[in-house]
Amino acid sequence: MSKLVMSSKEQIKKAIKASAEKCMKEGLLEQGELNDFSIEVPANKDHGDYAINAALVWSKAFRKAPRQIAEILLENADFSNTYVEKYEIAGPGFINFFLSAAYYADILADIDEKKDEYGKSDFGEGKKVLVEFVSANPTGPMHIGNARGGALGDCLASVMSAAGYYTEREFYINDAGNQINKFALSLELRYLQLYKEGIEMPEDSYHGEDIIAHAKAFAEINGDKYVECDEAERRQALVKFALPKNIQGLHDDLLKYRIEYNTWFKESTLHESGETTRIIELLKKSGYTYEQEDALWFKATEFGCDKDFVLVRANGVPTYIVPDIAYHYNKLVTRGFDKAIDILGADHHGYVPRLKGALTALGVDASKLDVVLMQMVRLVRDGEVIKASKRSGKAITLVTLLDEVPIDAARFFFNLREPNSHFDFDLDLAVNESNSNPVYYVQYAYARICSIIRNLEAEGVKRREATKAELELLTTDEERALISHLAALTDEIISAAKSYDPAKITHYVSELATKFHKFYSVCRVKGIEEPLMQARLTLCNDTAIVIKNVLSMLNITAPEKM
RNA sequence: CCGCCUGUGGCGCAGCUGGAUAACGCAGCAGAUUCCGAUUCUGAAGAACGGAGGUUCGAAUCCUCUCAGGCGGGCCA
Repeated sequence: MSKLVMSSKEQIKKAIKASAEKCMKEGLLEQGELNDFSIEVPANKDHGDYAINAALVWSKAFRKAPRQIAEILLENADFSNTYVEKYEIAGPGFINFFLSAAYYADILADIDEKKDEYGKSDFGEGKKVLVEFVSANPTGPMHIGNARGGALGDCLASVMSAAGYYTEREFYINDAGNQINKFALSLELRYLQLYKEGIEMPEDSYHGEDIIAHAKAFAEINGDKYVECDEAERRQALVKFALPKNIQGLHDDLLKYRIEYNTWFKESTLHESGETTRIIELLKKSGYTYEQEDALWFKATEFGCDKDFVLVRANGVPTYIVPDIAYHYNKLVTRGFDKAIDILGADHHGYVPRLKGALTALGVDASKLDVVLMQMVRLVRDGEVIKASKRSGKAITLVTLLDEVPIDAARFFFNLREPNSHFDFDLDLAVNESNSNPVYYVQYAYARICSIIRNLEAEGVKRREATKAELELLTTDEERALISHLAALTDEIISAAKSYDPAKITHYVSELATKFHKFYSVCRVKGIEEPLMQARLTLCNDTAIVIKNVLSMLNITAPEKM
């Protein structure tokens, strides 16, 4: 929390608590246990800058009507040395506080001083957080769900670090297991098709164009050299050829989307290092496994799951969840992250309790793993849903989306809704350059401010540091509302971090743009007396700082001209 | 059958650690803006928050049941 906002709230809380203590001591109020009360920014401006519900919360303890309690509390409270200028009892017993002009002036001075650091806090105390997101199968191009996961994960990671966590981004590459076998088979068949007749692609193979392209490229280099050889050798050669290309492709496409990872973690390294095998041993040792019909099962029901599940198949091959357990063990134990956040599609929700169960069995604190489930995205064009299907190979890929939609819009749009809600991505709206498009609305506000400052400079007016007295001239409703909103940034970031929801940030900045426009339509900056002009210039500039801070957190551009 | 998620004005949604007239955008209606960028602003209209109970001084927010939609429950991942 911004020190200033925090201290202004704390001041009031303290004063009220002190008053309650005093009243009890002097017998003005009965002795009672005092629960914590809340101090909030009321939705309605008429209710002041802050409102507290202490009298409501304490009415039981004091056995008195809330409004009476409020009255007594206020009579005995000392608000000297606070920003409180005025207060009143309202409604059922709220106490509303109105802060002095000095508070508003100090907010602006604070932003001016911190600049691009404004909004950051040490709420997270530097704890180590690993955000894993996208982690698309390297067997083909990324689809639209990955686009949402990408924007969400990347922005969430930024939010976490702004809230004071040490944050890393990670992509988990499933470069082993069944998906890869299927990939190998598909490549093989496509390759053989180039030389033989009558080779069919089975239902469960990859039918995408990209597989055909890989096979052709491979054939151009190697010719029919691998047609007659051993199957395993052929498949291995094909995978060795195509997989790195795919991984590079993922890397490049995500970079285009402005996503950079600290780590690309390969599943295969878990197998090579023996971590997967070790996990099976550790699970066996934990006593939560048993054998049945030649398979090794995990007693998931002991951990609240409704069914046990298989760890190692009867054929001796571990199921997908084993490397996943090993992977998360690696994150939390081997690498010692305090928190692992996974961004997953909602279709994985059944899998989360199993993974957590296994981690618990291994003695890992499973609450360190938080999974953000996001609902599926549907693409909408001309009011019609475009169905995406990976199998048919006709899915809308991340790349096609980004060819059509500006990156800024895509990143903003995917963070417009909380992760856990179904989302229709409106292609027409995203490319629309008008105020119905929220990204443009925000960027426009920023460009407008830059333009004001430019214009004034062209006229020889230099923005300088406004004095406190000048800043206290900002007293209109629109100015106050704008400043209050600027003051709320730090809290908003913390709240977004707590709930893993960057959508709070896009909402915040949209509202900021609205508040700025309202201010702008009422208050002139240019052509007024110099002290007020300097104050308003500071307000404009601080608004620009905040918009820019937020947009850069979302990794969206803040253009000075549009 | 069981589990998770969602259900707020015509549409899209915020609010959901319980609190004061349920916020905002779009569409639609009526206006403003000779002036710092008209991709702007103002006003009116429009919802008792899927439904039914319950807890509470107070519930869109918590509990129970119920309806509707999405997604899961494979020795697939």
